[in-house]
Amino acid sequence: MNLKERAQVFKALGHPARLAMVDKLAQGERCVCELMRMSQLSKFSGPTISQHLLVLKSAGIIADEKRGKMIFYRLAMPCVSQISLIISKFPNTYAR
Amino acid sequence: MNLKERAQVFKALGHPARLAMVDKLAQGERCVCELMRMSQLSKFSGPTISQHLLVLKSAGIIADEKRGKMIFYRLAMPCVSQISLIISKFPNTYAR
DNA sequence: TGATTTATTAGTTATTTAGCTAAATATATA
DNA sequence: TATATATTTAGCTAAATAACTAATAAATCA
Repeated sequence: MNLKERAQVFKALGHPARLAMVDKLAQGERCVCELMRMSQLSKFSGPTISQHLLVLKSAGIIADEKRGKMIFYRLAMPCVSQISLIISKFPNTYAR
Repeated sequence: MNLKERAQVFKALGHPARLAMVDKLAQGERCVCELMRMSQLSKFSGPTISQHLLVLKSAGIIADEKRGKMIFYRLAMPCVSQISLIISKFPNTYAR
């Protein structure tokens, strides 16, 4: 990925609600309604959640699939969960 | 780091100019004037560069030190260069 | 001291982002 | 077919961001 594409990925990760979504999707695919019930996200309206999902999708971080009346999202860029973990451990990234 | 702090780090990385700065600083400390001469950054004015450096510093990604009339910046969060590399290699992060 | 260099701060403006409510779409169920 | 459920799209507003120019600050040099 070039500089601009990488920046777009980081920009998409640069909001607590979106980062919480990515952390959740690292555990496996989830429908929108399930994401909306998360404590970090339940304070936002449906349209707001939907818009954040679109930002992540536009950056190529997640992908969606419709099954029945639900839409399921999953990580399309699994390395972002690795990255989120590395940052979460700072300043003890390499510590034990 | 908690969710909000992590999001701030990613947000700071979410601009091509700032990401280029971080990539450069991964090679070692640089003065502002040297950063300004980089091809990716030379199109921006001094104040704009200065403001971007402040965003990175506020997120804890870089630190500065004054020596003589120059100010030198360095990575204060070395794992961000690791992270930038991981993303740059996508979609072949684990390939070979 | 006065001029030059290096970098930041202040102030302004255009654009983007983030949130909301209301309306629309699509699927499933009664 | 009508209704309920799940999600998105449209349209709006307030706040944040990114860029610029002009002014300021601090260190060095003539």
